[in-house]
Amino acid sequence: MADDLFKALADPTRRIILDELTEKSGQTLFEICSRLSMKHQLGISRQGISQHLAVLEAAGLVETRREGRYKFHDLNTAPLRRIAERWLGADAPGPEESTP
Amino acid sequence: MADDLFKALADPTRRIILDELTEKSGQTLFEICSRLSMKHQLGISRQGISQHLAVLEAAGLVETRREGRYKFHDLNTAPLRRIAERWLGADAPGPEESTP
DNA sequence: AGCATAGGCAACTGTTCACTTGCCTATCAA
DNA sequence: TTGATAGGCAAGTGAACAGTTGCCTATGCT
Repeated sequence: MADDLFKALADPTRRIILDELTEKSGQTLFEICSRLSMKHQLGISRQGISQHLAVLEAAGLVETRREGRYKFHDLNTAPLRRIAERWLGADAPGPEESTP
Repeated sequence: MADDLFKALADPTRRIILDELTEKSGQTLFEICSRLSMKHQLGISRQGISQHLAVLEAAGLVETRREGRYKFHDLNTAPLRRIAERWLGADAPGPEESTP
């Protein structure tokens, strides 16, 4: 479970994908492809990126929704907060309810 | 640079080593070896663990100091804070200077 | 000195992983 | 229906990685 998360983060291409989804959420596969090739000069095939997205989704870092023939990819930062919690103590960042 | 960090975190054995160093800082190689074998039933050779520690040190997660024939390993959580900063925004935890 | 302890270096092995290529399915527009 | 767009499945390849084994150095104790 945590294994999927850390292995997903281990690849530099996947981290760039997370960067792109941070900048603009809800991108399709082809949109991500062209961004990686344009902005980052990554010569990677569409299937390669598709596999990366699958890994990110298995790690819970990316969630997808289908609409017609499009599949949109959204970032989910929740698993990232747990990393900080593990070794930095309980003072991890996050959307903590404001104590009323 | 960030690559070393994430690759260091990608291995479950190394994450357990970080756990052990969180619990007790300043352990020697043999101390870590016996802990992994006792508490976690990890049948790993001493050299295997030594190599893991080298990876963690290259990532900046572990710092070492020699005293006589002993080499003590200390945890450094600073690199971990940067992970949170990258995708969670600037609201990462850490020893930020209080703006005066 | 002699021996045990603590650690390091280097080559070898099996597995995992990133990436490609080739083909297939599904949705939409003409 | 035909064609184009968006995506998926599966096998194969080369490189990176975890782990082992064998030997070597250095410090400390008696």
